[in-house]
Amino acid sequence: MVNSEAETPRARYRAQVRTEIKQRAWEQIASAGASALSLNAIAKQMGMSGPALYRYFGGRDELITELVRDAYRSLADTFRAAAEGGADVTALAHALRGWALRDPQRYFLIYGTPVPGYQAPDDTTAISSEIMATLLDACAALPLDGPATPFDAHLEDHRNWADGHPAPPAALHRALTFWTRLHGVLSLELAGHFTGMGIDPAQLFAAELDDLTGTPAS
Amino acid sequence: MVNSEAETPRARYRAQVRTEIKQRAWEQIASAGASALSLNAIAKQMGMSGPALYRYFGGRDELITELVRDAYRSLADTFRAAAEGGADVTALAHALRGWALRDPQRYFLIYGTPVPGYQAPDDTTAISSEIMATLLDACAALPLDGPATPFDAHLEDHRNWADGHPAPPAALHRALTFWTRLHGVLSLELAGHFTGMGIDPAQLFAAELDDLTGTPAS
DNA sequence: TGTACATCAGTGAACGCGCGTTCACTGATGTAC
DNA sequence: TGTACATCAGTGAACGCGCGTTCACTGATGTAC
Repeated sequence: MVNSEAETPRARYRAQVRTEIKQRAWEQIASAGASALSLNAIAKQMGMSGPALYRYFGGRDELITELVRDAYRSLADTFRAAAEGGADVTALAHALRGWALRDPQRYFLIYGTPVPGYQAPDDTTAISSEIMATLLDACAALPLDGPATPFDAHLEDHRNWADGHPAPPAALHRALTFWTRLHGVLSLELAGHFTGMGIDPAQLFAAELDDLTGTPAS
Repeated sequence: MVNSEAETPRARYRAQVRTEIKQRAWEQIASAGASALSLNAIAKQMGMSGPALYRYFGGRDELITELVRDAYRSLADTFRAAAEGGADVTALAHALRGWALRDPQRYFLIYGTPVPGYQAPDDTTAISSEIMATLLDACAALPLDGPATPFDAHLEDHRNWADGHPAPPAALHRALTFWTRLHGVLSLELAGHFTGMGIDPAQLFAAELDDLTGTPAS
């Protein structure tokens, strides 16, 4: 038995095919939505027969689950990269928007319409809190003014989601509003709800971001 | 020819069956998502054969289109009702949240993941601006402080979406942020992204609303 | 009131399709001595 | 280096399913004289 830990040619090939399958899956999702994802169609596109894919994935559900996982991972990595060299909420905001615009259907796979039956794999919650941790770091570094609100008190009681992060309640609050406000603009933008009006979503996004960071408007 | 304008028993029956079909469609959407909507399944549920539904709808697409239209109409009516007797943003906000929580999948049919190919029927944009008009009325009645932002200037240039509404740019801005911020909380809440954390979405929603109306936090 | 006709709801069979998934099998690639 | 064996990628046929949609038809309901 050679190459027990190193990558054997077979493992190499295997990983390659798995990657291509996922890539085709993303293309298919991008062009027709996640509900239209079909194993047979992917196989045909790759010049293989349908059952061949079962060498690489347990089935359709397993493939989707892995795509969801990859999407979370991708966002977490993007966030982490943006936070390198100083935790800056502005950088995080632009990273988030860029990530979302780069592949709207990937965004929607995580933050879009939930399928009533399906629930995300367990480890995605871990990645979620990794993302939140990055965001909290950036919010803790922000000058936090204003009086404490009733919601801050509620956050003080339910700060377990922050996973031991030492940020004060005001920072938790800021992180949450950062999250919901930017998602508000993004989800409406990506769903095309601004195209009817002549409004530039980028400017609306920027305005919301300015409001969050307390940038003087001028 | 009797009953040319009044409702004949046949028309009455017809409307009744149409209503039941749509009702079943909503139940199906609620339990398995919009992509799982099936004409045959609806027919079976009603004790009819599949082709019978073609007496009432041109096909699956036409049915979905009508559901989308109804969803818009329903929100517009809810909004209008909430605005009766004084245009109050707080009332509108609670109406929006109540409407969304009452049937999440109906919410997502409008504001959720867009299907790449599909585009909403034309008249929905008219209903959309009806909704926006109601919101603008309420925002115009709000005391608007704060300096003008660069985004306000952009809005001054692109105020055609407001459809001739005389509200000042600051009110347009307020209406948009009202819209995006509340949708931000709502869409994440309905998609279940707060269930992992112990946070109460209602309180977060209330906090965002307070911030929008300028309610002193105490 | 009765009869001839038109309208329309609903059926059942059929078409063609693509789906996910299983199974037994072939051939190539790698491993062990 | 050569031979025997094990592993594994991929095929092709098949299963059962449900889908949207069409078509010719039956039967009931309404309309006109």
